[in-house]
Amino acid sequence: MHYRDCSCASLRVEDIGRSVTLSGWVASRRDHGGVIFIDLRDREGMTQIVFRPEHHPKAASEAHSLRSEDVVTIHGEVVARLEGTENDDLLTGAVELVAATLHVLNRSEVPPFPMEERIGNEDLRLTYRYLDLRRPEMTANIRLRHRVTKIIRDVLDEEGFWEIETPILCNSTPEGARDFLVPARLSPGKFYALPQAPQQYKQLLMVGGVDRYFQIARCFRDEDLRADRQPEFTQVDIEASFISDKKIFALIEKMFQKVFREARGIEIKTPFLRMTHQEAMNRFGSDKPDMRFEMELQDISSIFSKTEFKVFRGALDNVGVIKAINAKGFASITSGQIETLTEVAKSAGAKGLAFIKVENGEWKSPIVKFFTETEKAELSKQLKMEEGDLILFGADRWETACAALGRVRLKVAEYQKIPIDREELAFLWVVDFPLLSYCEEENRWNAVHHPFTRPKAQDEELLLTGRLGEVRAEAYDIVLNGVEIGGGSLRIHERDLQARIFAALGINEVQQKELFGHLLNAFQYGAPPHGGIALGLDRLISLIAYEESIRDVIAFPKNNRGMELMTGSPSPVDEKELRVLSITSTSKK
RNA sequence: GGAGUCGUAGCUCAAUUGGUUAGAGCACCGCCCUGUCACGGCGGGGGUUGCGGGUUCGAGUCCCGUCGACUCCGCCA
Repeated sequence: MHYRDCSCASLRVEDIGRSVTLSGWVASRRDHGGVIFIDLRDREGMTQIVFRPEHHPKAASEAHSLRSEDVVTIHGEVVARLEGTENDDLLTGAVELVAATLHVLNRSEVPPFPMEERIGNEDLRLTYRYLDLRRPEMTANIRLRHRVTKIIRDVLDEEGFWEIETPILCNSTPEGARDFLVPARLSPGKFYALPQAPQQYKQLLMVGGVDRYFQIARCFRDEDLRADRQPEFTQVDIEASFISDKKIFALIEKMFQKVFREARGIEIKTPFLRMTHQEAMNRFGSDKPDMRFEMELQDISSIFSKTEFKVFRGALDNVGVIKAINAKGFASITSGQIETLTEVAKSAGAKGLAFIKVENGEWKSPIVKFFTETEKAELSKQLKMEEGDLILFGADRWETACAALGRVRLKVAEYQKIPIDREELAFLWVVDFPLLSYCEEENRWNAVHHPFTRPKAQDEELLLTGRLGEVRAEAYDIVLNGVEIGGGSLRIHERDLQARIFAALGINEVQQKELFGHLLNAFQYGAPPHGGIALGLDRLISLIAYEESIRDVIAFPKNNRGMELMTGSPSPVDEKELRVLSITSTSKK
């Protein structure tokens, strides 16, 4: 059987007169009783097929029975469309194929949802993912993903990086996210873990003299899901020896330049903006600020240095700050929205959310009665307050005030529907992250990035003197439009320094040897300085594809509860299987 | 673990203050139709209003519970 000579998007005016065979799916049928039109679709596009009873009666009579999503092979002659019936919406719209023979390869049941439109019922889409993938929108996403991955591979290859696979079955570590575990049949009672990231392996590759490594790596984290989080996801994992952060930035910028040029035809400007973590928090209240709009956090502590207003006074006396944002033109906010914003602020640790609406030349607010005339004047000046503005306040410890207003800022932008150019790409490097953060609940220090991150040389003394919270790391994130799309760091390559960091994290010597002995040993045999970065490929593709959810750029994603609805995984297994693995289930079903 | 939104025909959605037999478009089935491209015309079938309970003369609508999906918080070195 000869299936086809070309795709359903190929035929042009130049092909007129050719005898051609096409295969594909019936996208729509327009049966006029006599002449019948079929739109034949494959992943590349559509071609209009014409059945003419007066020329090919057998094919035409068979065509009456065609239905949506039947798979057919059609042989015929390429002809110019009748004058005035060309279709500019189709690449092939100048021509059509006059069917001489029709082979129905496989009939389709009536599809559970139409292929043409954007469909809301995601459950249904995921259950019939093989049909969902036929929708041109999804086809485009999957193709885009291939293109982007290919470009990334090419760029890294040109730059001397080797693609190397690391184990999927590896060790569980207590740090970080919850691991997916795999029982080890050959070692009863022991377990592999699926990698949260190839972190240690890639560092050991550097010790192994590989110099430049990358991997399109599947990573696994057993945590709750989100629109931009799947239990298994893909990272572009990159590591290099004898490299500086600046060189890594330049590499990634070059890569993105090429990705956006070739995948979307956009020239992006490099180098990307760089901002310290401290500045990002201070100005935007986020470690991944969306730079496509302003609404910056202003520090207004000095204006209120002598205030008697309890909330502000309390914050200042507690070594805190008073910060504010001006939501321009949003005095029209509803009381329901104010309430939601207050909840948002509280969820970030704030005690409440004070506000001023500037309406009809008046300041409407429960708190202005506590302000002096001077304070009002200075506030108005610093925040450039005008008729119609909404001012929102945060008074707390610096971290809390910033974080709370940062979240409020995003929610306000959402409410205001601040017009954002779809093409705008606000790239940003956030640098100098803190090395450690204190976890009140666990009463210990945690690594902000991971335990292998290098402290800044100039801050090593703080490490020795125990001012752990002030130590900055050689760590960086790359942010696009307020979404963290990657992060990395320069690593520790000295045994002693690594052991000190482990100790600071509360990992004693015995545990160090047990959990990370291989790494500490490796560092004793001439480990080169090295560093790297990992990019979240799913998030990156979803941004390029203008998709809200990474599920739309993954062929077979899992739903909110980690289930893959098409195959129904995860599923129960036989008691027998468990016994072989030396495990029992404690679940009551 | 918590909060919110949603759940009506295969799909997308409607149904006034609680009020007749729960509607429309698309899809599907039948008939007609020789230049459409979301073809058109005529006719038809299709509903446990997620599920369970309650209030009421009467519930898609109100109340309680429950299940599910999605979004967010926690969590995600």
